[in-house]
Amino acid sequence: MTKLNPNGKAFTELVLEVFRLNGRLLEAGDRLTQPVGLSSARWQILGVVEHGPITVAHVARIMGLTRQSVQQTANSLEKEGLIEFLENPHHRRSKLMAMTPEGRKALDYTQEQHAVWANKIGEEHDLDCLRAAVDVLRQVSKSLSHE
Amino acid sequence: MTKLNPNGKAFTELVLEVFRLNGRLLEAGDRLTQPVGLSSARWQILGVVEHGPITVAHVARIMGLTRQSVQQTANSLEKEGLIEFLENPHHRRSKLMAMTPEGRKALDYTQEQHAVWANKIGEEHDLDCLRAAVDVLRQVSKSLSHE
DNA sequence: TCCATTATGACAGGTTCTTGTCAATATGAG
DNA sequence: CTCATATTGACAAGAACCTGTCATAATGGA
Repeated sequence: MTKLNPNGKAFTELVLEVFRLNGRLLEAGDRLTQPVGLSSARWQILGVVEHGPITVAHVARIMGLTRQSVQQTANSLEKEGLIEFLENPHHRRSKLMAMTPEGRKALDYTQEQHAVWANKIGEEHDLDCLRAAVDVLRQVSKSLSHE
Repeated sequence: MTKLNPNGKAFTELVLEVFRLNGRLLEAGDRLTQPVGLSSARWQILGVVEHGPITVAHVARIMGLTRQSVQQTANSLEKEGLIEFLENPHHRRSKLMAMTPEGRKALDYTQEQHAVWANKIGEEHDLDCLRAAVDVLRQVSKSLSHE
């Protein structure tokens, strides 16, 4: 029977905290976005599309999700007029997602709400500690990506 | 238009990293548990039940999930014989989840796999950094719980 | 050019978690 | 004891992810 060593134990605690925090963050995100008919998932995609027309598959790669998952959300965003699919000169089937004025408006609202919220929560914590934690999470993420 | 200050920006980056890491961890957990018919979600519940008979609602509170979500998973675990519902002397409707020998066997396997994996990943990172990150995540979680 | 490989969207089906509702069961104040 | 309130399990519906499969479209080597 293998036992957890100190590092293994600390990593395990990190895992549990990530799960718990993830839940709380999704909840907060949904609350932030709900007034304009968004949600955490839809907001994240809109936040990528904001930087310029991009394909579904590309967004999936950036966000670490599956193509199909992003496709579903994208289709739903299009149906509600928050994004539109533009012809892609480089690929006939793979259309480019682009923001519509309505999408822009919804995202503007959400980003404003987010900034207020993030500043408030951020100020409750030490800047260096926050940054150090981000670094650790990035390193761990990297560890997991090529295991 | 409110702008993100340094703390707000650092917190936002933390949020994005938590989302990304959460995905990777679920993936790893599913891989670990799949050989014995478990999954990340089922494993987590079994891991709580391991410490003694406990009600569905209590587990939900511990894990930060909804009652209904835990209930569904618990019902499915019972159907497959990994847990059983014992009569609760303190509450007629709220039965106590308890591990069966089969549940014990599945959990033993998974915990062994987990220990090997967690030790391996843990050793790729500095112990103090891991612990500091856990602390930050706990603090942030706490910030969010009473906002 | 031809063809194997890869990338993509569409579709089907499944898991996990969510919200909302309901009836049954504690619990506690008066 | 009584009754409002809180807790609980069951059930339904939906969101957001997943895997697998398929046909179509792009790509790159022979």
